Amino acid sequence: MSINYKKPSVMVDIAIFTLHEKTLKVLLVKRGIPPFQDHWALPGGGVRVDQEASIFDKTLEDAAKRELLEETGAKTHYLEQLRTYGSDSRDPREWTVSVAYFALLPYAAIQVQSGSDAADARWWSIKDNRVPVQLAFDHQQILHDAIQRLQAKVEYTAIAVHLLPNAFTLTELQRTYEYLLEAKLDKSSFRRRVHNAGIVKIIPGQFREGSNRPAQLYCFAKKTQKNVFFPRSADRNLG
Amino acid sequence: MSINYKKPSVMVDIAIFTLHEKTLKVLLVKRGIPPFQDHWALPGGGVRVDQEASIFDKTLEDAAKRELLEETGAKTHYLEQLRTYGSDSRDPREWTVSVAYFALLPYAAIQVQSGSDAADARWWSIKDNRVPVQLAFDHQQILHDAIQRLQAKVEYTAIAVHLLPNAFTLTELQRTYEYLLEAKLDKSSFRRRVHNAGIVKIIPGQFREGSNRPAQLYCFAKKTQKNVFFPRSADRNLG
DNA sequence: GTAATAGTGTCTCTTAGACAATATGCC
DNA sequence: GGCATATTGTCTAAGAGACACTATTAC
Repeated sequence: MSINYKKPSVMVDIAIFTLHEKTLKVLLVKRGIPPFQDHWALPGGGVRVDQEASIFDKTLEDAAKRELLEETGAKTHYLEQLRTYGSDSRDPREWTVSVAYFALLPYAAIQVQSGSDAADARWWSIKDNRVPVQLAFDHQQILHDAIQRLQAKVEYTAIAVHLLPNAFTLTELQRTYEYLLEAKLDKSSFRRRVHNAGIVKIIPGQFREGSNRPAQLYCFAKKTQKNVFFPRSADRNLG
Repeated sequence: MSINYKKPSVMVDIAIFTLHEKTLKVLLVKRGIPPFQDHWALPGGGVRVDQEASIFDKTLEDAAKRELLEETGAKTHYLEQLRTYGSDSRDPREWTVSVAYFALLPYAAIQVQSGSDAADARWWSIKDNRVPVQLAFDHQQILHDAIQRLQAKVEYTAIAVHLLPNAFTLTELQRTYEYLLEAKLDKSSFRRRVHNAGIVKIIPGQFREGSNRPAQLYCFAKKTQKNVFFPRSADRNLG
């Protein structure tokens, strides 16, 4: 090991997801410089390890949070390391390592920042586990892995609440799970499990009003026992 | 992003596990050079990205496989990326990134290789999710995370078979699960679930003999549907 | 026969799915 | 009242836990 060998470049890339208009969306930026100029890519950049420089990341997670803030103007809601990609061929220039993260944000929290080194930035809808453009580098692969991870975690954790606004109804939460799992869930069972898992709290006296019976508003109950949602994996009623 | 910024060093470290004498063990090497000289550490080393050099890794996983082979003399049985650790403080010399992997091997497959850059190498028993020495760098943390991942995966996958020899009895498999989960499992339920999950295959006509009824030998049935073991998470009978 | 471990059958209990029934707002 | 959605209750079915039972070897 060490210090004097030739080094790879190290990037941090983030798949930032939100839910808007009943659709899962991911934030992509258009690259302003080669390679892959004018291709869309996950937001990201090099880890800044020079203590003397104006931008300095103490940890990988700091680098990810910095990118997230730069792109969305939002403080971190949910951020998780996905996995690390590294090879001699993923960047035509040289051996690179990309530490990929994925983030979940409520749509309302975000103000997409154009500018910086990205020529453009916008939300792309996800359909069939992908985005309808060719992405730079191996970012289609990273995005695919991120979606897989999200869906896997939706199965057994309360992770989906991070896509919703602070206050939501149980029906809205159920619709979110149904959408992400691509399955219809039974109303009664869903509510039973949500309550048993203790992942949400009633906001006393707050209701969503409409032309019908008002719905109780709930908020995320932070730190339940391990955030486990389903004591059994959900026997889903596919199709 | 790029190419001309100061770069961190990139290492690959591996937590190599096996099961021997009914104990989970991890392979550690004693460091022959500073920093942390004479401390025990996870096997690992720098990723070799110089195409001209005698050792060249095309991917991160190649680097992990190379380390695994160097330390154990065994070809890869089970290898999975754990997570990536990176900060300015985990190595006193500089900003480093360590891509951590974890590997499972049957004890018999391994021939521990002393020498190379490690002064010494040996198995350490794991007790209370740790090893009874101070480790170099943040390796105690990495080891802890690896054990957590292993235990989490034992809950719902067939991963534990990779710790056993090619042929094993269902009782041996059950004892392994009981040991890793720190729980007593019911024989009947366990066998039912193993059979339903289709994770093992009978080896026709092969039995483990003893001073009692011989036990059918089984082998791992590669590639079951997603390798999921427990349709429900095991309601364990703790204590 | 006994001892010891392998392997099976059956009953119960939990919990998710199905779906009916009730509640509460607006018009 | 009628409509729409929220919320609850009840029955059923799948699967795990408990535990007793049978099977097969060595002695």
